[in-house]
Amino acid sequence: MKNIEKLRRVGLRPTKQRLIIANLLFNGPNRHFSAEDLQVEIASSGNYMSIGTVYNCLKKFKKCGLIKQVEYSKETAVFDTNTNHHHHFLNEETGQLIDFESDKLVLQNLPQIPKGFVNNGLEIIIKLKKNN
Amino acid sequence: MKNIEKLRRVGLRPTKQRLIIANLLFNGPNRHFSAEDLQVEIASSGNYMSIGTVYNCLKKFKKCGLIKQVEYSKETAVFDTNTNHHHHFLNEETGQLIDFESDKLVLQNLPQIPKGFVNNGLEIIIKLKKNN
DNA sequence: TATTTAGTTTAAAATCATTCTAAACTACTT
DNA sequence: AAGTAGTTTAGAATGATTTTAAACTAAATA
Repeated sequence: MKNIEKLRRVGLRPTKQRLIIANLLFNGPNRHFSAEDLQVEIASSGNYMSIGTVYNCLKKFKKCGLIKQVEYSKETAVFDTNTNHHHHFLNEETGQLIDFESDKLVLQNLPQIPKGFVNNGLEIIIKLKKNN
Repeated sequence: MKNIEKLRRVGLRPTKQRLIIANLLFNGPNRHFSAEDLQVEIASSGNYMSIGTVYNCLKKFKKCGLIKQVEYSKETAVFDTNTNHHHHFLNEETGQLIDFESDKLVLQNLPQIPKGFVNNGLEIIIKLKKNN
């Protein structure tokens, strides 16, 4: 599917800037990245975009379900092109994230959900440390 | 155990400010809080402390294992007096956290840890939504 | 196609949590 | 009692993100 279609399908105007970002994000394997990472990459691809636009675009992409935001990064917002349900390994030393799939995982004896609420998503993070 | 002992035992000088905070944090049930929450509470208890000192103190308490920092809050640092291994429910609407214990939980078919690393802690977050 | 309009991009300023600075202070040691 | 190493403080600095308001552009309308 062409990215211009992908944007229209979620109700976003396919502007020049959004297409530049969509082409970088959606034409390769899944990845984790920050707004600043992306701005640098945009520059390397021969384009320019203000950091405000990068943030605006990522916020819209997120709202429309084209990307997710990873929750475990206090300093910097980290986004993820993998929108399927999955979990993460986190190398705390470097901040590097690695996806792992949730489909084989078995969870038993989950706690009772507090009264008045429903489970709206369970996420696991496994912190990694170098061995030795 | 008196808080003055508690501080000495982890190698922290029991200053007036650290004792004020220790008395607020460690003489009641476990709780989640931000630096600003705590500063307000210090004020309500009839004391004053600069926000820098609150941050310094929490950082030291954390380093010495007296408190933990919760990882899922992008905007504001959230601390937790519960230093046992446990997991959290998160009300995404309000940011409210509720602990749940990890001892009864059963996890099977965990993914293989990436080569060169070891598991350094697994954390679960269950996001909650009001069931209208 | 020309015009309108509603949404988008931009640079720069603003915001906000957190950290830093360096001077004054204090707990502990001698 | 004096020294010193660690602590507290106000205020400045930092850095990620958001806001502002003016210029621009995609899509809708005439």
